[in-house]
Amino acid sequence: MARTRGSFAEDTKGRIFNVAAALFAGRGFAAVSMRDIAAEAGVRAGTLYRYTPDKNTLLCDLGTGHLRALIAAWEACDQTDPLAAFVRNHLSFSLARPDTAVIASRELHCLSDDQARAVFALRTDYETTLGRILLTRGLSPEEAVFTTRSILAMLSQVPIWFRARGGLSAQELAMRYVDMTRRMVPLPATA
Amino acid sequence: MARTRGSFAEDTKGRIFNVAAALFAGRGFAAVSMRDIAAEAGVRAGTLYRYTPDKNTLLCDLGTGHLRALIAAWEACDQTDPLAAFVRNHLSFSLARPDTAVIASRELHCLSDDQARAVFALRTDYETTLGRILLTRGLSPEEAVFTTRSILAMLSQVPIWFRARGGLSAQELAMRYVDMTRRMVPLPATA
DNA sequence: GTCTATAGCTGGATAGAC
DNA sequence: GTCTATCCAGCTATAGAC
Repeated sequence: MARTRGSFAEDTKGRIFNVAAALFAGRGFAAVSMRDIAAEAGVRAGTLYRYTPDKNTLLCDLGTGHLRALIAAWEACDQTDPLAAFVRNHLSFSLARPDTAVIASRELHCLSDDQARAVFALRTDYETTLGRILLTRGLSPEEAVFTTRSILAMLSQVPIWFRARGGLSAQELAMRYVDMTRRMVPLPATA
Repeated sequence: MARTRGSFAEDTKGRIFNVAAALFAGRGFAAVSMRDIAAEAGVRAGTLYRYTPDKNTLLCDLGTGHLRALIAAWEACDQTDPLAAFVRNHLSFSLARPDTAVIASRELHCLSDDQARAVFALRTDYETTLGRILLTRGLSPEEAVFTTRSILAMLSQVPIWFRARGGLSAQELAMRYVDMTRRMVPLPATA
């Protein structure tokens, strides 16, 4: 309980980034103003620029941060059954951080050039991970391409609509998606 | 070749709507200004307001127009094999109009309230159509919900990345998606 | 039917007080 | 570390000439 007064910079930064993620995910990057973010975070607009050089960098950091952490989570996984592990990791990670998940899948086209390249490289990395898993299950390179995109498309949509009230739990949902994904990839190589 | 001079209103309107669709799909609704649309369409900004009351209505009309035409195309289909017909119709329609397809799937969250409701109703209609097909194939209502969303998510992503150069043709791609979708829906009811 | 001109706002970002 | 105050660029939408 030290430091009940003084520097709250870390709290402020966290609050700003969380609030920005929520607003970007909800209304879209371009429709959210720095003043909106500031108001929701309980500071004034000028203060935001202590924590980010500009609005685009804020979006970029949210996107790359999410993707980096997602890839790190995957690398820390038990990958005995790679396809199932991939689906489970993607869903559990994304449902724990739905705002940045939505941003990483739907808002990054607002970035310009240099920043876009950085994020795009991460996303390609991640796609390639899934692509390789599909190849080891016997898909042709051509099939692997659109199957990878299809699986990621359907997984990325989940945080937009799923709410763990009433219906399936997140774990149950993940099981269903593992089953569905297995059926999409016809022939396991372990014959 | 009558009327090489005089009223070109219809051409202008078509050009404006096409240009707007392309820009909204490419950069996102909020990042495109009326001036951008006007410049690309070869008119001045004020002229746009002869053809739409405001920018939001323009987006709304593009979205509802796409969805209405998509549903009409479905209703005109040979529906002997409903699931395959649905997938083929969705892909061929969307790939013929990739800009409005992207708008209908990704840009409509920029609309506000009344307009959003109108579009949302159309999209729900369309989702329900697919949901019913899945129910007749023996899926439980619960499974039908997330399977519907998964199929539409993966289909809606296609116009974002697919270009008919080099690789698969649109028809070949549609065949693969029909196969993949059939595998996602485990048990045909026609036993 | 298209233009010019502009009103009226809101946006991102900065400077300097405290 | 946060605030106040502000600059100025860019936006939507309108009014009225041609």
